[in-house]
Amino acid sequence: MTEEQLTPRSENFSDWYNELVLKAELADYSPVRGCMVVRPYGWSLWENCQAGLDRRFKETGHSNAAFPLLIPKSFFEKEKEHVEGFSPELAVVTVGGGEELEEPLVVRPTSETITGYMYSKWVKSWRDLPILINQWGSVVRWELRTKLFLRTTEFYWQEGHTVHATEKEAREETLRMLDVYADFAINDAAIPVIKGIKSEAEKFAGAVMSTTIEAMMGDTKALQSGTSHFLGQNFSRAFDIQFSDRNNEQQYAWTTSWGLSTRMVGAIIMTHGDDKGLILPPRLAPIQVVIVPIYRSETEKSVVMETADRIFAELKGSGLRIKMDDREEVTPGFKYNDWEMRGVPLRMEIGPKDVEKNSVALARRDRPGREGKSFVLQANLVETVKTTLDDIQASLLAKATAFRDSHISEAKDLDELAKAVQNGWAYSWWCENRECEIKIKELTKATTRCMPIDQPAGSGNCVICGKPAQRKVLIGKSY
RNA sequence: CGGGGUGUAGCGCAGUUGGCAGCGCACCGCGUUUGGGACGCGGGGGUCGGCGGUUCAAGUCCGCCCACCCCGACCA
Repeated sequence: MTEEQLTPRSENFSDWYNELVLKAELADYSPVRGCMVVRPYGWSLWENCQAGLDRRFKETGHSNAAFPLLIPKSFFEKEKEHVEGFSPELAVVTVGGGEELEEPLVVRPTSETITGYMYSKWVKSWRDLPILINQWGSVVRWELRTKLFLRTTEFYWQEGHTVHATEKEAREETLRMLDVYADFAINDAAIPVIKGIKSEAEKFAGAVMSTTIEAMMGDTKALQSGTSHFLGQNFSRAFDIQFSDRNNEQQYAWTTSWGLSTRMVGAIIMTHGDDKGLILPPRLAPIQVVIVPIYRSETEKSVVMETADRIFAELKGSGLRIKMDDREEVTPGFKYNDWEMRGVPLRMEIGPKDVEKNSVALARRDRPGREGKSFVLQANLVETVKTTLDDIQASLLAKATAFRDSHISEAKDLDELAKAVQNGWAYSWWCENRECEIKIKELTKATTRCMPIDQPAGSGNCVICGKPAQRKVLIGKSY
């Protein structure tokens, strides 16, 4: 039950976020440092994310499987950059069944090593390829600074691990899955994302190339919301994934991996939420429509409930995710605030006047107050509701896109860069040298987010050193 | 892992010079209410973050530890 107001976003975005996650009952802190408990409402939201992604994975030919949680520690020493990247954040099991283990086991921080090991067993011939496997699960990374959904020690995600006969195929797969993520983010989560390539410094430990979808949160910080990596032959050489090609010659395979986590739930909160609470995109909302019946006397109650029950059944039958809030112990006004906190896209009020006029009152979560309220006839209600939900979905995307675009500015020199980063993201030419990237961070505290895949024509001069640059980069403070 | 802050009922907080642990909301019961966070009456709930020390006496003083938050170094 929620009754208090949130810290306004403008006052302290971080407090607003933390309070909202708790009050909307999405998640709670666990007794273990850095871990979270995802509560039913939050998990339901994640399940809807899973459904949207899983459908797309299947459509692009992937199958789900499960690999073990525990991985021999020695596996992590086989790929040099992978070890260096992940060693500091590994949780290691050294005792099992009361006995010191001969070889310590790592709680997976990601599964490239175990899939690499298994794939080397499974791949013998070009006919065995491609392998297109996804896994839904959780991983553990010993994080120093945690935040619910955005960075926790254990987090839930999916990780795809694929093997291909050629570099071209593997690179195509990398970008295909990046497209899948972008499509999901934009169309289901109503989060506008920019597809791009990570700098050498920002890429995944062990990857040849990392791609990302970057989203701008309500405080203009960037959130890396999903990544797809081209791993080249790094892991196939480390784990000996070889096959005989059509000419009977031994070849190392080409692999990819891609992941999207419960961080997406954080992205949804921070992209759409307002001072009254969560605003969920209709396609992912656990509850799309909540009915609040209104009555005074028992007589009114029976009349109102008859209509409310009928409408509930009608909408539910049409496939909508709908909830009847028939609590007796709280007033309608309380319920309005309660469901607004929880971000339900559409509220339907049904009272004696509505029964009389064959109407209902609809209140859109994305438009506060009177502006979002309308009175519609009960006839064709399913269609009215579905149209309204579609409109809310589109409005959320449009609003987030406009916000993002108004907080990205071109920056040609350091002064402009500093200003741009104050206001959001900078979009600048960059020579792609590490020294300039380090300077960007030292001088602005912002980092390169990605080099967008959609690049303008031509070339320019690096925002830092002024030397010729082939690509533009997005720079911003990030989570 | 460094710097700062906060830990007292489910939540938000007060607690003076060391002297009976409180307030608001929430919760439970009964009644009246119900179109934007209802009201009355009655009630329950506490190792004061933990451990140790000083003291006749510690929420309060001292030491150590833990958790969480904010700011920095690393990351989905």
